[in-house]
Amino acid sequence: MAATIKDIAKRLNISVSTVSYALNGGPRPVAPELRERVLQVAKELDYRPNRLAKSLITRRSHIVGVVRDASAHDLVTSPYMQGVLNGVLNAAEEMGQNVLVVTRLDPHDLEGAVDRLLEGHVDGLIFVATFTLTPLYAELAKRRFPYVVLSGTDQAAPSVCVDNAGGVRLALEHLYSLGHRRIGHIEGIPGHFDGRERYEAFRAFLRERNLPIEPHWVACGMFTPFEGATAARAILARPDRPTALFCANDEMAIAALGVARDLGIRVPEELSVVGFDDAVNASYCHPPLTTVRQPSEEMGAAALRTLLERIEDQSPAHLMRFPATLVVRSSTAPPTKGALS
Amino acid sequence: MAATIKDIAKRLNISVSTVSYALNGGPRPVAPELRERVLQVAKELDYRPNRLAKSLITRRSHIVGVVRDASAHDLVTSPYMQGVLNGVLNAAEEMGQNVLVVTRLDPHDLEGAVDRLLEGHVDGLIFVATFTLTPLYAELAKRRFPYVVLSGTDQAAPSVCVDNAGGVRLALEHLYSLGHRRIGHIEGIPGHFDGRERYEAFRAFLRERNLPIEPHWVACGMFTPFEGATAARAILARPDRPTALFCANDEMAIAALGVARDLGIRVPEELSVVGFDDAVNASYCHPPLTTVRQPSEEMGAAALRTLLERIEDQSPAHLMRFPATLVVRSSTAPPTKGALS
DNA sequence: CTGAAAGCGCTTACAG
DNA sequence: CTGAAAGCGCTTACAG
Repeated sequence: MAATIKDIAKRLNISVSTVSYALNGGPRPVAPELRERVLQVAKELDYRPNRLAKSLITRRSHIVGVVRDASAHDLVTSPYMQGVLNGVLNAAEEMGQNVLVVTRLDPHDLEGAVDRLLEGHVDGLIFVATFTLTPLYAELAKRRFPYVVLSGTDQAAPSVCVDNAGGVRLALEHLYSLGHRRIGHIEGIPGHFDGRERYEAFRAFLRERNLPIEPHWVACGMFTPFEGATAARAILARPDRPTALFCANDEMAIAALGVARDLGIRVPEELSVVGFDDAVNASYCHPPLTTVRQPSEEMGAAALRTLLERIEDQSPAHLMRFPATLVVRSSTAPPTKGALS
Repeated sequence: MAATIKDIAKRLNISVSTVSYALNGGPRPVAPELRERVLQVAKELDYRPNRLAKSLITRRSHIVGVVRDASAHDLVTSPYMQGVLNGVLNAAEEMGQNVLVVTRLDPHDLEGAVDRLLEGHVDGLIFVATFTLTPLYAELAKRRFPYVVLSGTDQAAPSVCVDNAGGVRLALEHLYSLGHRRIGHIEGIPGHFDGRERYEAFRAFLRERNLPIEPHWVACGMFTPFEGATAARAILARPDRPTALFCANDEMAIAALGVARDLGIRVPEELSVVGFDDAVNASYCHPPLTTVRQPSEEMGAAALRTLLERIEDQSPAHLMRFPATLVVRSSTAPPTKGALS
């Protein structure tokens, strides 16, 4: 059907090796005039290299996999995942790589998971915001299969994540310096690296400043708007509610804004809210959200580039921490006493 | 390095063909006892089939490509794309297919685009919400390469889209029956199928009801929150603004809600707003958005299944229109006179 | 039920 | 500078 190098060779009465070298422009020299003719015939025949055959020999498919585990029903619900994916995709295009998406990986079915991951022709994998998949990583490491962990860490592989502790500190310092002493927290997914680190940083800060850690000022919102709203209601419906709320991502923070409005709590006058991510929505919600920015696109791009290095030359495991920055908008202000309308 | 069927054959002193048939459980019968031993040795050697080699022979990679053109700087900014992608991924997993993502396709570089699309080992392609890529489609059709068009139509290929005309009619009937006669529109991307169809359906409805089509009540928001907000400001800042606004997607509608708030225009008392998509945000914004629901996940899944049929047996080109439904929430109400505070 | 062999479309030593 | 040949890891007619 489709033309192969054999067809070109036959047509020109030359060997396939010469065709191959001519087409690839090396590494063996080919008489320029001959090369021209090869290219000419290739075009005539609408020749298109079969990369499968090439990959079989070179052992490189130039496809990398992006992996999401089953904890996320959707691949890209969150703005954070959007940023990461865009970063990966951009970098991949730049580096001439293709991106294969593997989603809904079942972390409990180790063998099945390994099979699925290794069957996609991929040269390497990027795990994004998954539960800690240590046994799975171990299996891959045993086979010396290249992978990198994004928003997580692994002993055996390069890992990239944001400076959660620093980011949380920025957010809480901001609230503290505004005068807040009653600070609540809506937690992400406890089993996820970011959720855990942010939660722990929150507790560490309160302890450090000798602020009260009220159990009923902390609730788990699982990084989703729906559960975030439930968590916010649980915290804000109480008479002794906090004056400020730090949320582990923007989606939950925006949901909290909605809950506050429903409860007639004015933001920022009666309640300050801080998010995490700096999603697009954060500047479009009402009031515009003060949040901790994490460079998700850069992180995605870094993960891809690191993976490529890892594939090329087995570059060593290391951790890349990206700095977080505070973006102050209008959802935070000094607490006002007795404003509980 | 990794074990191959040769290694297994050698170890058992049998032929590779027998190993192959044993591993695949057919189509040639293999003595059950022998088969067991093959499987046993395969496990011992941590054998893993090289699907590249298999694909080379069977001419099926079981990878399908999802294509987005360069008009979208991000792959998955919109809730609509999230839905579609999730639908594709779900169906792909169900059908044992892998999904490769091709983004930022340059529609002006026809040859480059074709090269990129055909080089990813993919069995077929799904084009999602792209500009009309007729010449590109023609090239693929010429090569009998399977593809389907999502949110668009093509003569030569299966296409899936939503019933835009019906959906818009639902939205506008709703506004009309509430008493609105001054209706504006924030347009999507004019070069996109959905943007165009919704715009045309809007005009058709107004003509049909003999309503005024005021040029300054229509503005283009390009399906984005940012440009949507600009468009909303242009329309709403005028003294003779409309009493209702139909927006071609939810993101622009939510942006319009923000603009209305900034301008001190109360929704729905002084302005009714309707969106399109029924994104997650539509129920979390304020007020919750009345919108036209399109079943984006089902559409994505349908596109994948149709593509697979097309790959299998060259099933004929046809158009699948999915129904749209109206979801009434709180952003619409009868117009009230003289409420221009 | 099993083996020996051809072949998928390439790349790349080995010879000249 | 070029050709003839081996081989990547499989599948699948062709023989028995």
